[in-house]
Amino acid sequence: MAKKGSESGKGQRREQSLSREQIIQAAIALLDESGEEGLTFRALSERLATGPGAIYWHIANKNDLMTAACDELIGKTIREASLDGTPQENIRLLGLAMFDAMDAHPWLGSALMHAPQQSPMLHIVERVGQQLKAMGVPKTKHWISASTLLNYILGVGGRNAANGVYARANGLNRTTALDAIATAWLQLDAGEYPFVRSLAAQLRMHDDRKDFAAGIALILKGISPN
Amino acid sequence: MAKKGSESGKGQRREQSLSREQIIQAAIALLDESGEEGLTFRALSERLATGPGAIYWHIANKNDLMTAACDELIGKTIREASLDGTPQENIRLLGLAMFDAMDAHPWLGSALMHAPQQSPMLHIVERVGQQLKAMGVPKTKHWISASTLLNYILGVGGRNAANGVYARANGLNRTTALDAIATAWLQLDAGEYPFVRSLAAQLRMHDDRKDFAAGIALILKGISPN
DNA sequence: ACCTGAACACCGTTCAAGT
DNA sequence: ACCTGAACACCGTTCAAGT
Repeated sequence: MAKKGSESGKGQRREQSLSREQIIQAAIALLDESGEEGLTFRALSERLATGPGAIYWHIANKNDLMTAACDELIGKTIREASLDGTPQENIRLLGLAMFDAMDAHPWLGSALMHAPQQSPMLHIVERVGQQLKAMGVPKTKHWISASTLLNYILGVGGRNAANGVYARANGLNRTTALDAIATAWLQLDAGEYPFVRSLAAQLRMHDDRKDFAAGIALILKGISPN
Repeated sequence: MAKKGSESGKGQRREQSLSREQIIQAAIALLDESGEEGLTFRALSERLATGPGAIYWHIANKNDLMTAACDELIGKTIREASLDGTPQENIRLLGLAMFDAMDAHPWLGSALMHAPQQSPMLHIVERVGQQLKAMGVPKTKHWISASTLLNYILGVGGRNAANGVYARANGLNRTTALDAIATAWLQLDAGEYPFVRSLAAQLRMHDDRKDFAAGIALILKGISPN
């Protein structure tokens, strides 16, 4: 809520001129605090103690800003992911690292979904692909194996992001949100929705991270030739 | 571009008062023609020869409108999907029906992604789940099997939607868009991106629909116990 | 070279006023 | 009961003008 005085919320280091990196970091912080809708050129420029127009000197547009923010986080995630295990383990760990990043930054899954063929995705494909090769997946199956894994990872990320937005908008924490959904499921017509109703108990107890890992394992099992 | 005269673009049947169903159909038509960004309360009300406020008498807000539009299409897709084959075939056909719906309405994948726990999704889960049961998947694996399939389907839909938005925004058709991406991939550093580069040729030739079906098959293989 | 901030062309949504 | 359309509180982006 700082106006434009001599100090504002965060870094307060404007002894130098604005930099692209500085803007990206502020954008990530803002996204983490207030979600996708919270990132505004006005809010961002206020935090940087400048005007909205200034940002456009360093960043082409909002899309560019989102891609840069994704790139920053995905790059870090991939760089830090371990490569010490078997290819299967490495893929599992890379997936979990992606999951953790999307969990810590709930806007990330949705943003990756909307920035299809851009550099963040290429990093992930490359990493996954090299492990598939090491697994001995034949060349003819590289494409389908990589894209199935990718689409699954992005699907989970996107859905987690949507759930997060929903919970935030309704001021719910995870437990109360899941309770509300489970209750709604149990009120469905028993003849029409037997399967969904039978899942309500699991919904309450499930662990997103474990389920994600189990899904990856299941796909890897489908990929391996035996 | 009709102003507010005695006729406008489409239906021209306003002998009766506005109905919720009418609004939803107009919204779907508008979304099909001009994408997510094309659906505006102003554009929609113009097409319905009324004012933006009128829509709010029948629809709670834009989110409600999007969910209703999804519900309409998903309901139809599921109702029409065949159930004559083996469970595996039925899941494959349901998946393909979903793919075709998301392909014909490129905004659908993205909208489903953003409306997580709402009725359109429940329809899909229920249908998939009943087939999993029929496949003999043990109860303990219902949750993970259903959610893996769901996340994959949504992931593909969301990514196709994003690709469509990208192509539309740049005025590209599918072939030229793929060519541009393949060219970009081939210009990547050979040491850093060997896998992505090796995929460039496949990118040009690939068939989204076949790949989708192959991904479903791969996951089903991972699900089945043997 | 870089920043300022008013201005433009939009949004979704509300609400008094009409019929 | 249902519609009208101006008004409100926002957006992303541009651009003359400043330093």
